[in-house]
Amino acid sequence: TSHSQSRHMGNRAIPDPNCCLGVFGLSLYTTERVLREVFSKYGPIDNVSIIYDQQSRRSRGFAFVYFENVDDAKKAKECTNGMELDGRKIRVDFSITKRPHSPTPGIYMGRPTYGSSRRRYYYDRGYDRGYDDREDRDHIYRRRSPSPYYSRGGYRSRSRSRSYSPRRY
DNA sequence: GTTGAGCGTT
Repeated sequence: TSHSQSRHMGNRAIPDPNCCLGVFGLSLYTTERVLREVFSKYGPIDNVSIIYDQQSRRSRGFAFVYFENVDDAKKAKECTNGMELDGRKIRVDFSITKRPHSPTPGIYMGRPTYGSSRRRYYYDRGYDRGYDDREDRDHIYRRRSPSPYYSRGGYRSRSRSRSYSPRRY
């Protein structure tokens, strides 16, 4: 098929070989540096990125390694899958997704206010996410701007000047 | 060094 397998099979599909490797089961203490050191033995690396939790700032335990050539990626995958790194057996596979999701576009995701009555069913992110993402359309109708009053007057200095607490002199 | 499958929204 001309389409990627994973497009029709979701995340559990067998990923086709590509330049991007997903590395899973990482120790939380493994750095991108180490990953680059390990993987660059199989060919030139474009980039390495560990995925961090946004709140805790900790590693989520997986990363993506971008090779310049697929063949190197293949070799690397074979050689590094199951290898131990910082005390953890890592799993490495060809990545399903190719890139981080773009931040939610602020504009124009759904409901045209005017113009074409027929809109494309898929939102074009400008890259291949690698699998069917129609469910993401849910976000389309949830893009209401937050109420302007929500953060109005939220500065403490203000409410402090009108403090309820008694003066202490 | 919190006990873990996981495909990412700097």
